[in-house]
Amino acid sequence: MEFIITTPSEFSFDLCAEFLRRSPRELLHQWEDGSVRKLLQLGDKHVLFELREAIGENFVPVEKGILVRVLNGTLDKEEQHQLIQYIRAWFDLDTDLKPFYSKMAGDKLLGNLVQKFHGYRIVGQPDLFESLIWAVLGQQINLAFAYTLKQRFVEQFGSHFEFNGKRYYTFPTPQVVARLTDADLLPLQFSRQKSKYTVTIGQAFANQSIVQGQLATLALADARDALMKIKGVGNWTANYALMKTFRYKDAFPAEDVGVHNAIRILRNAKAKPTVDQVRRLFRKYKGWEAYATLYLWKSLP
DNA sequence: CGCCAGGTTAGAG
DNA sequence: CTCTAACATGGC
Repeated sequence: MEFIITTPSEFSFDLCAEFLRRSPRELLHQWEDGSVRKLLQLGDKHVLFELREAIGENFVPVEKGILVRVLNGTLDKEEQHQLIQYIRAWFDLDTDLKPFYSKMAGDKLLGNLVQKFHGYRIVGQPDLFESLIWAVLGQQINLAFAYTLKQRFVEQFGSHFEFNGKRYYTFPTPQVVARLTDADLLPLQFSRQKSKYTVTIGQAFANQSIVQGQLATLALADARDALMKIKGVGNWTANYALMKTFRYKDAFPAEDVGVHNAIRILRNAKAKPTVDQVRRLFRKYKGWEAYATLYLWKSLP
């Protein structure tokens, strides 16, 4: 079965797809000649779907869209609705970027970037648990190595679904992760610190001291404080998750070395700004800190 | 080889 | 409250 999701004019499928392709070690979605594939679990059902840009004859009535194809069977009305909501959330399609773009027009740091990468959106992680674990894996190491760790983690402790001889993975569940030990994770080259944080987060979700649906109703500061009660979740990690999962537009990881380097390079400066300087600079992006962060990341080589 | 990497914590001062 | 060492190893 297939259908089309219409997209705002400030949306670039190519730029978002480029983000999804940035590591060959990613197992949670796959890129195949112009389309992205992903396995989603809707209740007990495995749904394998494929997205591509909707253009040409399959697509007359609207200007832009994403063509969605479900590869393994069909969905009922309710399931289709859930899949649409998932995709809209994944690509942040419900955010109106026009105010952001007019606010950034002429901005010293971001003015050029918002033109160059027009339509680029925060490709999210709708699952808070996955978002937090991924942030922990990325703490204080280079991104390439973080992807290596994630690949091993998902291969070992996630589940997979076979389709036409290929494996499609889902992220490990909190119940599984809560029971892991150093003996499971150190061989994957997790540091003791990452191992401990990972399991602690698994436990927080498994014992329901963190419930995504409850946090979703909170104001940014309250949600951040709740997340930071978990050992291993500092300000950077909490804000990263709030930005990628709940899409607070004013969340931003001020400690992020990528943001610091982007600012340094754009200013042609020798030294990176301090965290305080970044916070001060970001005052003028108030309300759009998450998107300012995204475009700064995008500016990095 | 040396420096840096999408940080966080515990402990010292 | 602020400052710092330790974490640990890949990537370049």
